Amino acid sequence: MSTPAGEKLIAAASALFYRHGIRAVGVDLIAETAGTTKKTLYDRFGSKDALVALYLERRTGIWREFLHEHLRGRPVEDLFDVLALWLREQDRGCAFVNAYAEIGGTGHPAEPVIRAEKEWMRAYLVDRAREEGHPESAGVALHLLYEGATVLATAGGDPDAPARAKASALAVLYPPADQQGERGQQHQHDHGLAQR
Amino acid sequence: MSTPAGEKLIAAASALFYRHGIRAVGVDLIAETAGTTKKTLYDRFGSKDALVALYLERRTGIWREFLHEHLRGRPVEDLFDVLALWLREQDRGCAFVNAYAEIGGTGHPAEPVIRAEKEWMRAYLVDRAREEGHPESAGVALHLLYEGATVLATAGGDPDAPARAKASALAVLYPPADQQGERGQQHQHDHGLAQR
DNA sequence: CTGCGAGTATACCGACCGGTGTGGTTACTT
DNA sequence: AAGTAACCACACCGGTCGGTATACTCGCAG
Repeated sequence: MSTPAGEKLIAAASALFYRHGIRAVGVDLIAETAGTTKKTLYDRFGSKDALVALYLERRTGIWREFLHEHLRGRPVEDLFDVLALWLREQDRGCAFVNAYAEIGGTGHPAEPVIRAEKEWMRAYLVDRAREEGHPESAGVALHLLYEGATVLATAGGDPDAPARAKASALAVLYPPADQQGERGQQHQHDHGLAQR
Repeated sequence: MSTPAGEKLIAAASALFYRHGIRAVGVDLIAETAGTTKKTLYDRFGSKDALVALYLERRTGIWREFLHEHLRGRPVEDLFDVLALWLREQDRGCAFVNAYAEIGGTGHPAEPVIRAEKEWMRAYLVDRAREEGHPESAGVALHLLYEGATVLATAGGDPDAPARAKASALAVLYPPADQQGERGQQHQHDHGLAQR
């Protein structure tokens, strides 16, 4: 937690950065939106770049909390239902992908935050998948489908992308054992065919 | 084709937009890099926004040509090898995703170009998959994995993402009947086996 | 010969960029 | 009583933003 004015600045900056992009939002606008002054912004954070890094750090926390809360007690493939729910409000897609589009390869202090978020998500999905008896490759596939669904739902303009991704995920997690659609359905952790 | 000076401007703008982003590149820099003047830029294109749209339109053509050339006569799952090859030079990822991050939701003239590219790719993969005996759902899965691999290879910093995506794609396209060796298994796709 | 399209060079515009400096007002410690 | 952290109001800085204006040269087609 920061000071009250600091928190207002982070909140304003987060909303503006996410909606309009980083370079499109000036520090004057951030300060004005937050109801404070540019001076306070620089006293608290030192630079716009530092504020950008903080914006992304805060956002990882919010997403992880959302994910944990909504995926608790549900099979890992429901990730895509959670994603659809998230994207209903977060209609500008992945803040990290968007930020990388603007600052990638520049040595910006927020770059490691972006990379860490992707790595965390990969590890999380691999773990979750393994807990439910799926091989590591399944977790990796989930991660790829998750990123793909996010991109196609936003830049691609396809709101059904998460649903399509879930269908693909089910095909990977529960391979259709030749005929008998009976086998490939959801829930049930204990899948005998999960080896290694 | 445009006039000579116009082409030089498009070339300069394309390189700069892709590497540094759209908002990060000013028209002065574009004109200077192209060895022409700002006046010529506005005489030819009318606005920076129009130049941005043209940049993306040109890029769709270059990618499709690259894709057709390298995927000709190969199974559709080799898409990911082509992607890996493409990303070796295009290390800033998908220009359309990056552009959408900056201009998405603003009514920018380049927005339909972005959406069209994603739609074209989806249709292309569904068609290619179908030609090789795979269901439509397989083409959709390929599209999702393709986008996911691009994101994870760039923002995620994982250069092996396309290879991982190919492994996932193989699991979708050729459901493991006996399932074995999940790690370093490739090649041998003598896919004479066409299933519904 | 003339008109015109394409191009160059340069100056200019108001607005905004990230960032700093000065000065003053609260409110809580020590 | 003095210090200090937090904050506001406002002015200022050099530089860049997208875009425009003026004036000129060149090659070519009528």
